Amino acid sequence: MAERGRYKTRHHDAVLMLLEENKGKCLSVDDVCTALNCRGERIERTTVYRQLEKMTDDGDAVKYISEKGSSALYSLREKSCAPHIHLKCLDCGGLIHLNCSETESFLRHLRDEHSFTISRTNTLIYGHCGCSAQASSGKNEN
Amino acid sequence: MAERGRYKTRHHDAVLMLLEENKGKCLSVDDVCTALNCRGERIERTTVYRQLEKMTDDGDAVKYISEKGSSALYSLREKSCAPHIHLKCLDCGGLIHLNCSETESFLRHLRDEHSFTISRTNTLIYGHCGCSAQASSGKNEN
DNA sequence: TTGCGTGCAAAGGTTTTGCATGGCA
DNA sequence: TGCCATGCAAAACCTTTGCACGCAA
Repeated sequence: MAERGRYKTRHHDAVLMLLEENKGKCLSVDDVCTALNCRGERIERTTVYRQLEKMTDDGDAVKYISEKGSSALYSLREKSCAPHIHLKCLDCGGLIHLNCSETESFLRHLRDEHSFTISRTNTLIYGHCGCSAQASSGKNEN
Repeated sequence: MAERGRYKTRHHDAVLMLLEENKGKCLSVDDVCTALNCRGERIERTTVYRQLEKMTDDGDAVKYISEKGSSALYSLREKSCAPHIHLKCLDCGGLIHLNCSETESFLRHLRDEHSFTISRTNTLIYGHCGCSAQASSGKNEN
């Protein structure tokens, strides 16, 4: 929450608007760059990094811990709806919002029995959804 | 399982042995390099990367998807014990092995109700354990 | 006018790749 | 002998940092 002297600039608005248009999805820095430059914004990569970092600091965006090698993912922080965990498919890249009672009780269990509080804004759980990919997935799952 | 023509070399044994000595812990490429070079192995960083990749392919090691910016983590794949999810503390870095019935039923729920199969070998769930750190953690959890 | 935001260039850290050589089978 | 493993160097990739300038307040 480092909201000291924040100026409201064109680029800030542009990034925020893009996140709002993609509510429920995750965007990488590259996605943001490409999308904004496509619509004629001419925004620097560095600026996107800095804007997203600021927005994460201010609580307007959420940064997901992502697999190494690929880039970090950001999404709008939706204040109104209850916090939830996200599942990410390693095959199709799809993002699933987990918002059910079983999840809540599992989180409660972790907290009460394992003294562990999940960082819901940071955690992506990886696996495979029911998408097409069966061929590519059968490696070492156990 | 790309176990075509694998040669059993000194370096392969050294890396495997180190993982076995650190059963239950996660090691980075750097950890492996340092440890082995300390005991006079003189192993190249590149070789460690390649060995760990091979061992992951062959099912002897597990590579964890880790937070961006820090390095990837590997551990021995323990074949005998039941597969489990891992929790990682963002404060102290500690790793918790989750191996209880509640976890199992949560995973079953994800599979049955959400058609989602967790990659237990890849997923680290981030959060905060009951370690000392309270000051540093209160950012944007929600 | 003050100080944050931005573009540009460069550096930092992790991981991958190419190539010639060494070593296992 | 054939093929994989290794060392060394270099590149690729994502991200961060420094600095001068522009622009919001």
